[in-house]
Amino acid sequence: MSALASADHADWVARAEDALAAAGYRRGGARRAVLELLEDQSCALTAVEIEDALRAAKRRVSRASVYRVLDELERLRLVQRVETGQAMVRYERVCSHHEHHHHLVCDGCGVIIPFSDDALEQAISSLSERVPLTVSEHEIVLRGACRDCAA
Amino acid sequence: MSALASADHADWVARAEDALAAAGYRRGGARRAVLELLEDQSCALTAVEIEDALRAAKRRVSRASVYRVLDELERLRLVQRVETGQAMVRYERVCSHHEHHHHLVCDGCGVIIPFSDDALEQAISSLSERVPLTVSEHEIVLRGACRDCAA
DNA sequence: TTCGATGCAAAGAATTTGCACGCCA
DNA sequence: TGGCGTGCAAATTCTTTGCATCGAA
Repeated sequence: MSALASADHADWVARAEDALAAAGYRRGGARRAVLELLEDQSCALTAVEIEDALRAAKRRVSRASVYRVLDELERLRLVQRVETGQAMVRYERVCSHHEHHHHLVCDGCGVIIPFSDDALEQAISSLSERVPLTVSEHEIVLRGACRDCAA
Repeated sequence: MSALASADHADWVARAEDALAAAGYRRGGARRAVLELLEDQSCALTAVEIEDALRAAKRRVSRASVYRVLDELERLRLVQRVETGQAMVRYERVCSHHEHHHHLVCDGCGVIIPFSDDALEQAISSLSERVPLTVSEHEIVLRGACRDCAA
């Protein structure tokens, strides 16, 4: 939306393509399409949603390729899985620190809302030092009823 | 382990059977077996692990029944799903407040370690008030390398 | 005796894999 | 030109459902 955000997005795609190249991957239409789609998303999508969005944009990509691309991107830490407790796994690009966020999930309608909270991040960060695990990532999901569903 | 913990467990089974009765369920061998197994667990199990544990204890229960029972218990909020980002969903009994915990997941060997942290719970609780969702539950997963896998 | 509870087997749904062809480097 | 990337379809894996039977109240 803002110039900053756009720069971030461009950085992400550039970073992704660099990482892919460094890992020995060639370019391909399916991967490019998925990258460019994820670039613009503010929150996590399922594989099927990605396939549908690409089809709607006239860039048909087979579902198998969507899964393969997501798997590659996940290994390279360019994309992360989001477990919302719904049937399907969601994926979103890994963003710069100031965009780091977590998710609210409405049990009623299934809508996913991103949020971020510094106090929470600090608690996690301090906790991570005291735990018998070298923590590389964390995921937080709050579930409940969104305003529409609570009404 | 302690008398207190045992009392908690007994409370949980009693509460579960009461809730089941109140919801109009009859008793059945499969459900009883699953309840008694979950009672003793300190952390989350998958459906397959539950089936295997029961078979090992000479209380064979079909996997379909395991899933059905877990589904009933989840609806009654006696059991909760734990999304560890691994292939299968895990389930554990919902425990009294002072036993509330979250999970560490080792990306290397897949081991699940429970933990709890008051500062974290406070951050979550305060955050829950400021969010556009009536929060009913939350789930936190820290991923990384356990001591054995980091070594 | 009446229904819910359960096991078995088949169905479903999401994801992964095998293979042949087309395109990038 | 040699492989990697991709699509298609079959295969896997976890989970759910249909149906007949068993057992609790």
